[in-house]
Amino acid sequence: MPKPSTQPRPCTDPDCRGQHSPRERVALAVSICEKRGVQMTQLRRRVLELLWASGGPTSAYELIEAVKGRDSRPVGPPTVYRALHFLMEQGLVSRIESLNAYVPCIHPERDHDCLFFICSGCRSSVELEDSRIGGLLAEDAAALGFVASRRTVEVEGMCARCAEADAT
Amino acid sequence: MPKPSTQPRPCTDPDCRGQHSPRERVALAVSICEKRGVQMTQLRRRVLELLWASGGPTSAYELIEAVKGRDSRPVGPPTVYRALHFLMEQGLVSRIESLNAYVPCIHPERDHDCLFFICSGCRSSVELEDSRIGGLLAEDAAALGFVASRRTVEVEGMCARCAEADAT
DNA sequence: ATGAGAAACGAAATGTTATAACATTTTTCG
DNA sequence: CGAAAAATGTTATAACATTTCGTTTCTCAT
Repeated sequence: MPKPSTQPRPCTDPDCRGQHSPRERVALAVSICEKRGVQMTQLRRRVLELLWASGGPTSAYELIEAVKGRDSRPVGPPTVYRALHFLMEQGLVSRIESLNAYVPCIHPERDHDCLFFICSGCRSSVELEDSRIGGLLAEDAAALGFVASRRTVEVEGMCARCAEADAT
Repeated sequence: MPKPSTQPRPCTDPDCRGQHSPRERVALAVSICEKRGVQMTQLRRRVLELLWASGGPTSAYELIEAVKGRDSRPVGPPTVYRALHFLMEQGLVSRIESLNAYVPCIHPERDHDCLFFICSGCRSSVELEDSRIGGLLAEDAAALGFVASRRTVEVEGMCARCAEADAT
């Protein structure tokens, strides 16, 4: 499974305050955890750093290997899965269901209606916010009397770059 | 993992022509395949019947067991996965990504913008159509130059029934 | 009808993703 | 400090899915 080297995308949020480098992203996550009184431990931070460094959706087992390699530290699957669960709880990481893979969240400081556009060509993903979709889903849920807790919205296809390359 | 015994839901499509029993659903699927010149084999039909009979999202391995039990026929995972891939290609079955499970499609005859409401309480799912969401996703995709091929929209939470039971 | 090619299926092994269960270490806080 | 809670380590296994290759069945032009 080749991994493309896509850097974090330009922020699509007009109110974005410019924390764009991986280092800044992680620093922001740390400060969020402090504010919330939860522990951003070494391991959790390592996993988040690796996700930001990875540049694309990353599988849990790739993360396991990466943590091992970097720290020559013993890590089993549960160790990394626990870190991922924590990071997801805190809204710092999202799971892409259709890839069984994980990505760092662009805007952990806000509650997000995230949707992902996933390219089959280069395995990259783009995170977008579109509150209108959340609104419609809430409306449909209400019509069913359904109490929603988590939304998964993923679109698979070809990114502009790959679609063009494909057409050539 | 206990499986609730939910029967197929009332159809939400105003133009629905009333094929509502599992037998009719399968018959419709067969006629669709004939029309398209693709083969609805015994095995594929068996799998589809089992999905309709199941009443809820069903894992591939549950289907494997079910095919074995019913026909006392040897089936390995690839056999059932192939049937599922075929049925998905034909739009007769959908995969629910967040459950790693499969459900039969309510409206295989139409192109669908399906969304699923998945109850954490009783593991049931409800399929809905909402073309507005497809529209918004198409709009967002266009803005990115993204060529979409498949959409996954899943909402997890509690169905009306389970939410009420929970509140009690 | 029949034989070549395509499509589907059977079977074994293996790959990938995720959790259970329990022991140990680290952190927190009175 | 010392007890309780939180986090992590370790082993094993569960759950989900695919690869590979050989065989059977179906389709369709001749």
